[in-house]
Amino acid sequence: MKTITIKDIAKECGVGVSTVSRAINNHPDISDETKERIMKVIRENNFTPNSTARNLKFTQTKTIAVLIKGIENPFFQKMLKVFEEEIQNKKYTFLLHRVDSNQDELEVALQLIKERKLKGIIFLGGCFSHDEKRLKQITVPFVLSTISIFDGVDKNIYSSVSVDDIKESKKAVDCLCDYGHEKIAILAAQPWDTSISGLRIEGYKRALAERNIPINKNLIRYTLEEVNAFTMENGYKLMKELLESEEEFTAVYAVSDSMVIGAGKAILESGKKIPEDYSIMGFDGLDISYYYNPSISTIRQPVEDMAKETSEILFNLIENNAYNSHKIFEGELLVRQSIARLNK
Amino acid sequence: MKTITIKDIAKECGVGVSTVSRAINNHPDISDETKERIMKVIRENNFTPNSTARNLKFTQTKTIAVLIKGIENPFFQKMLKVFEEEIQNKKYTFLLHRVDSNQDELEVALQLIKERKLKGIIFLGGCFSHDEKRLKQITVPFVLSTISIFDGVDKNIYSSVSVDDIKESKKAVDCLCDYGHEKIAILAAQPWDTSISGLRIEGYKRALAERNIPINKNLIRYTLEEVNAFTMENGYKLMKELLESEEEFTAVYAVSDSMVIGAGKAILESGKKIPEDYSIMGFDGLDISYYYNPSISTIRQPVEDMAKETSEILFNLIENNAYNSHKIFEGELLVRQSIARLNK
DNA sequence: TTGTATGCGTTATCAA
DNA sequence: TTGATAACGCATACAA
Repeated sequence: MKTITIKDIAKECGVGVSTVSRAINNHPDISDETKERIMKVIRENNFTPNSTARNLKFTQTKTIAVLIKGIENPFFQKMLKVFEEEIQNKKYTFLLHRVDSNQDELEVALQLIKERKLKGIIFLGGCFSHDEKRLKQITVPFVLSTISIFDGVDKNIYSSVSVDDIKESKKAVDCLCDYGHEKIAILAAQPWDTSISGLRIEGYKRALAERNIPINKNLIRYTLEEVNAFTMENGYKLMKELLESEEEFTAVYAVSDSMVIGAGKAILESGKKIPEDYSIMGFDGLDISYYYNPSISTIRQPVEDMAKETSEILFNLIENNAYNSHKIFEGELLVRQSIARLNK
Repeated sequence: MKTITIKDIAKECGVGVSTVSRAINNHPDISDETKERIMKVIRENNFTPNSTARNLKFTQTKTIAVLIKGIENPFFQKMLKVFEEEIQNKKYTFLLHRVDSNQDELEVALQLIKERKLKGIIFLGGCFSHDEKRLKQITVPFVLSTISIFDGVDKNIYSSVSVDDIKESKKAVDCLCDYGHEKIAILAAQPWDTSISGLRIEGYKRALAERNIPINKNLIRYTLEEVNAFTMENGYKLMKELLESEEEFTAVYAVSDSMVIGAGKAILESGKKIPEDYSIMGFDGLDISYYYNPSISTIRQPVEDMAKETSEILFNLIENNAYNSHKIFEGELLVRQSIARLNK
């Protein structure tokens, strides 16, 4: 089956190729009559312009890449859905690209920009700690979504959408403290993760510091190297170790809902109860945190809104030449069954 | 910043463009010496060939599309990850395309094939009930993954990877029956879903029939139109209705783990216990089914293997011109805490 | 082994 | 309002 081209259409209509092109692209310089005639033939022949050739002309392709680290993280799922929708709606091509946890997302991005002539990039997940110089290499608009970045980097060279991880994290720990807990364990990612995990630990520390609760290093449980941190499995393992360590604690806070669900399993398996023996608190606000038994207290991030904002900012950057902007969303503390007041 | 092309490299090396092209593509007709020289310049200039132009030459692009209905279904997540990996490994481009539940996936596929000159397609999810004629319109290799299709369609025109939904479903219900349950409710998708949901209902019916347990239509709970069937939320709603209907039952089987988790929530909220008051059983074998409390009995589908097989079949079709093939995987019944023996 | 010229399917420029 | 023609960046047949 020979693929049908714009030339064939032109021949069939007895017009030049440029006229056909004009018809397709709604150019003004064409009479309604010929346009109608051409469109009819196009429909009849079921012709679709070859987007590859198109893109070659445009030098820039209308594609937006989502670079995602930790594609298995359910937290990203809803966001992905929104991105896909928005990008499809805008008639752009959606390019999903997974980047390995040990890969440098900037390298990948640079490569992709050149190879695919991207219009924009959304970075999702990963520990984003690149300096200004490297960030500047990225020549197309990009948005860091739900990624916090260090201060010290010029805010004008990138856009971001996130929650204030330190603040929200402090909220979570504050809540536990308000319930009377002082010996609070925290399940975190690797020590070198200064992004999400690091910031949330910082929030944890600040909450405790504010109440003059000394920080017990043994209660800060880091994930081992090479392990996928934000998973139920990892939460389960970390919790198991903690329980076996015989370090005393009354509450567990994990830097993600997935982790805390794993942790919950470990607790229940050990014969202890939630929240009677241990209170648990997560972060993210996945649907499952509500459906879990007991339902899990957490900080809900407004993912859909955040994803929408992300693509909005990106399209503003791309189409309206807007300035880089930063949107911080408010998290919502959801107090549910998983925490109990501590009677001393 | 002018984008650098193969021409620039050629000029810089003092050779012709074709020589550069040969160097890039590992052609035999080139001396190692010049090749080295060219590659060096390429590295220095940080040059990447424009894949758009490349694709235009090839007429066919090396891209594989994954058409997915119900992208929010966590069941697909692990598969997506595998696909993305495999496709990236094979140096193909991975094109993820969501299709709305009311969209016709074949239409979308046809469109995409022409527009993007696809090499192959993976269909994921959705109710696949197209007839032979329409299936034949798809001119590139494709694999239906975890989608069951009617008999009556010529097996030679498509490939598929799945479990035997009827058989596995029967396994699940058999298990409940073995535990003494007879009044077993089933939470299903819409009545018109003759694919996954329909087949699993069939398995349910066969299990009951084999034991001469009459089928109570009131215990078959269908999802309302327009609702996303395979979600926790939907399972929750369906279960709530069932509980309020005062229809008697002792066990609930849902056609997906997500649904059964929602159902579990509804049960617990009503003050009943699992498995003391109601036994519950899911399907899919999501990680969460293990971590849930109580852990949920389910039929585990070997998703990773299935995804790998899917891409293997597809690449065989594409690269080795293999015949269409069909792989049926065995599900694994996981009996966990969520079911109890019924003492009459 | 290398270089030149042509074409892939479009869009854009220019002249008609 | 149209049509011929030159790009876009690359690969390749063919000539050298």
